[in-house]
Order: sequence, then structure tokens, then C-alpha cells
Amino acid sequence: MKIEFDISSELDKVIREAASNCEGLRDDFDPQVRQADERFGDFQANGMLSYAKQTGQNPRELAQRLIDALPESNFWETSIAGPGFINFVLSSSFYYKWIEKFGNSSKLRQESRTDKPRKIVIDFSSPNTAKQMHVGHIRSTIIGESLARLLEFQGHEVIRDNHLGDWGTQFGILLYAIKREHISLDDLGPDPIASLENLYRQGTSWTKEDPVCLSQARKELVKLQNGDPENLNLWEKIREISMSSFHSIYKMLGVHFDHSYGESFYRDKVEPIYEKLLKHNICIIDEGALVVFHPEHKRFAKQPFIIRKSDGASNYATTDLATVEFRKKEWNADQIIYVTDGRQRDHFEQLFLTVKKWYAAENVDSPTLSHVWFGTILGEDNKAIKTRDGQPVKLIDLLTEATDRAQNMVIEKKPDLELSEVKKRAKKIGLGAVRYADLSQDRTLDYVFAWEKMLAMQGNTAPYLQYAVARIHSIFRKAEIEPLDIPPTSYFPTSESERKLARKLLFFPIVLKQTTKELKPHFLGGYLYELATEFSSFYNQSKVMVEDKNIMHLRLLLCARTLHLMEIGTEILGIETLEEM
RNA sequence: GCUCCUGUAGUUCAAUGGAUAGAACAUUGGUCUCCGGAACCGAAGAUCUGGGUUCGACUCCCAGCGGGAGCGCCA
Repeated sequence: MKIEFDISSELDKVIREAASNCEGLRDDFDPQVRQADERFGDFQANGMLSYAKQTGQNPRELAQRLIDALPESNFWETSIAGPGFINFVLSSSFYYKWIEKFGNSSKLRQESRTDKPRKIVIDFSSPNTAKQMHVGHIRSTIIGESLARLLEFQGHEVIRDNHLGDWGTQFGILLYAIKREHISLDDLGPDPIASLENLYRQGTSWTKEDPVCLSQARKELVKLQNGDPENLNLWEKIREISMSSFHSIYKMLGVHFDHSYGESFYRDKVEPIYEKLLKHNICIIDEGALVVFHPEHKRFAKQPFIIRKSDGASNYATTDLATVEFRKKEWNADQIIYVTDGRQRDHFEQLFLTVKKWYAAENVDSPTLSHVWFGTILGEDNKAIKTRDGQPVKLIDLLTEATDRAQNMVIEKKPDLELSEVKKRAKKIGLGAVRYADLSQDRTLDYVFAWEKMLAMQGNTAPYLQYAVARIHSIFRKAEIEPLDIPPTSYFPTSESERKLARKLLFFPIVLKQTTKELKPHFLGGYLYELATEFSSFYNQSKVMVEDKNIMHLRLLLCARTLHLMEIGTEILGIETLEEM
């Protein structure tokens, strides 16, 4: 067996090869190599059980035959257990060689790169302009950024596109309110976006109370959409004010975009869509609106996908179609990933079906369309946090609270630290905690927003990961050696804590693969937590700086590799690490 | 009404159809001459109910019960 980065796929290859020369096993045999429970070994092949059953053979006998057919190797010990599991226990020398070979950061990055790079557009964050971002926006922003980093890490070309809600009906109301109050957008006070949001709220209540106001607001919207210079100018300023407020949050979170085209960008690109879909008989006119039905689909045979309203106006279905077209034509995207709330699943399913038919009719390859959806953040009433009812927590307040709390903790631990350094650390710790709170759980789950939860800093949290990293840095400072300069050693991972830590390192490629396949960052988060736990345990049981240089160098090597994987992993999640904390 | 998601320790969450369901918080007992105690080691504690498929089910299928969401002109 070769020492490959992804041990499970190498093992799979070796077993299949052996199986091909093995009586009773054919080409369709799937070894089902899995990460094994610690009690049984490092990897296990489960494929015998089902295969033996199907072919009417004895699984244990078959397993024995397969083991006999495996090439001689001093890298593992095999055994048959239970009804026919094959367990592989990797040798200490294998552990050492793997860690030695894939140790340094650049090597790890290189090994993680795909051999088929794709151009992938990630559509995420996408707040509405004229409003502040609130906690409901955090998931798309954080998950999207993390996926972007994950895919970039593997060598894909990622285009981050912030699909702003900058052309909605909210502008009618807002423009009406601005004019009624004779507001100057150049003089909105210290917090312009908050002023705009208040103005919008004010306008909403006016239009609700008085039909005359409502019709005035509608007129302002129509004027805007018809290109009225005054309204267009106001709209542009509102967009600028909004962008600048978004930008300050993105900057804190280390999020950036390549484009922020938004819905307004597509407003003059919808006509051809109607024409094409009509031409291909994909849509029909129904109750005055242009809609798409999918007769083959149990739900969408009757549930319409409205692409043009009965008043002739476009809606988000239209712009989404135009957006796909733009990303395909202009960017030649291989894949588009939409990171949105799960409540939009029907919409995207309909969108994807429609695109598929449209492109098939025109005989062009459709990009792979993926809806990466996440659960709703709920208020205490178990309903989605909404802008209208009550006061939703502003995102900036959450982030500020997080850094404030972290700052108190830092000061408590290190009272003599300079304030600028305190703030620097507090920012990484507090924002890391918020981020990890979201990324460490399966994105498809809803959760009730709770300060304590978002700001937790004990247990399975970002500060725990950061603490492990800081301790490793501390070891290297004390040892006065660089993580990449560790001399070779003849001592291999032997003690329980050494083996357990080494073993955890080996699984990184598998976790990375799973995270990518599912586009679920919590797999990576869970792994990093386990790795940090394994390290902490190792740290307590095995002193690194010992007399015996062989032992010390092996332990330093384990520390160095842990450090690299922790740094790579946290970087993908967007969590910053510290050398001291 | 139709469709989708969801139900795991007291609480918040894990678990590509695999062996004795794994953590955190809270509760509780230890470690305190240690390279950083933001830590480590231990105890106690859970798969909504009933069927089915399978050698094997938290996982897949069916039914029921509980929670949530979507379903024609918001996004």
C-alpha cells in the first residue's frame, strides 16, 4: 500500500485489487471502507456482509479469503470481527510516515486540490438595501463565505456574488417618505442606515393607514422603474448608504464579494427570458400572469412558478432566471450555489426545473444548480425572526456584544495586557464564537436565537479551538524551534495519547471530502473540535519537552501537524486563530 | 386540503445502513510542585409511538402523534 493522502480511498483501491484475484468476489464487490470505531481499529471494511449475503456465501470465510489475498504489508494488521467486519489497524510506522509526508501546510493544500477545477458562483448573504442587517442574515453570510473558502481551498475558481435585494417594492414607500418629510440623504445623522430604516417603518405605517399614501408610494415606485432621474438618484444614494453599512459588517467578518450586482442589475434583462420561454412553450399565460407548470412533478403540476405578474411587472422568479443566464453567458459558470433560507426550497426547485427545460430546449449545457439551504432563526415565540414584529436583534449589535464579552474575558485572564492587544484578541475570540455557534451545527436545522448560545465561549466553541492552537504556539516558543524544522525521529507514535492524536490527523482528508460533498461545514467543525480535544488530552498526558530527543521530536511533530490542520480548518470556517490568548 | 422539513440525555447539538448512540452545558467526584486550569480524567443521564424492509435501523419504507414551513401575483 502506498502512503496516500486519503487513506480510505487508497485502502479501497488495494482491497478491490485483492478482491479481483479472490475466489467468490466479482468486480461489483464494494469494500465499503469506513473510518472505524476506535475500539476496533483505524479503518474497517463492511462490504463482506452484504456481498456474502447476496451471493449466498459465508461472510467470515469470504473475509478470510480476502485477507489472504491482500498484499503483504507491515503497515497494517487485519482481523475479522463479529459477523464479518474486516478491521485494519495501521502500524505506528505508517502513522509516522503519513504525518511526516503530509505535514507542512503547502503540502496539505496541494494534496487537497482537485484535479478538476470548476468555476463556481456562490450567491450568498443578499440583504435588502435600505435596511440594516439583522441576525437573520448571519447564516447565509457565514455559511456562504465558509463554502467559498472550502471550494477555493480545493482549487476551484469561486465567484462570490451578493445578490442584493435592491429593486423591491420597499423603494416606493421609502421614496414617498423621503419626499414627504423633505429628507436630505446627505444629512441623515450619525447612523444613516438606521435613519433610513426608521423612515421606511414610518412610511409603512402611513401607507397602511391611508390608501392615499399607498397610492402615492406606488406612484413613486413606478416613477423609479420608469427611470425618473430624481428617484433614480435617490435610489442610488440609498444603495450607497446601504452598501457602506453592509461593508462594515463584512469587514468585521472577513467576508468579501467579487460582485454585488443585485436584482436591479437584471431589471432590463428580463424581456428576452419571457420571449424564450414562450417560444419553447415552457410557460403559459394563466389568470393574466405568465407562469410555468411542471406537469411531471407532483407538486408543481399545479403550483405555479410565476415569472411575470398579471400587471406585467417582473418578480424575483424573473430576475433569478435572468441571473442564471448572465452567470452562464458572462462567467461561463459550471455551478451556481444559492445559500438561502430553507423556506425558499420550492422556489429554487421550480427555478431549477425551469432552467433545465429552457436550456435543454436551446441545447446548451446548464450549470449545476445547487440550493444550499439552512434552517430559520426563530424568535422566542418559535416563529421566524421578522423585521416587522418586535425588534429583531441587529447583526451589528450581536457582533459588538460578542467582542465586548470576549474583551471582558481577556482582561480577566490577562489584566496587564495592553488595550490594543486586548481588543485585537477579543475581536478574534468573540467573532469566532459567533461564527462557530452557527457553523458547528447542521445547517438544515432551525434554531431559536439566544444570546447565550451565540456567545458561548466554554465547551464546544471557537475559543476552545483557539485555545488549543495558542497552546501549540506556546510550546514552539518554549522549545525555540519552528514547526517546519523538526528533525526526523526513530520514535513512532506509541503511547495511547500519541496514537490517538496521530490517528485523528489521518482522518482530515476524509472529513474534507465529506464536508465538500454535503456542503455542510459542521462536519469540518466537528472534526476540528475532536482534533482539539485529542490534542488537549495528549497535552495533559504527554509532556512534549522531554530529555529523550527522539520522543520530543515525535511529539513536536504531532504538535506541528495538529497546528497546521487546525489553522487550515479554522481558516475555512472563517475563524481566526491566535498565537497567544 | 396538498406537499416538504423535523422529533435523540434535564437543555443545546452529533452520529456516510454497521459492532456497546458521541459531545457540550447543567448536576456531580477527582487532577492544582503541570510545556498556559479558557484545560484534563471520571460518574449519572437519551433514539416520539406502532408496524415493515434488512444479516444489521437514530438512519430507509408505511401509519399515527407532536413541532415548523411552503402552496398565484413579497423575496
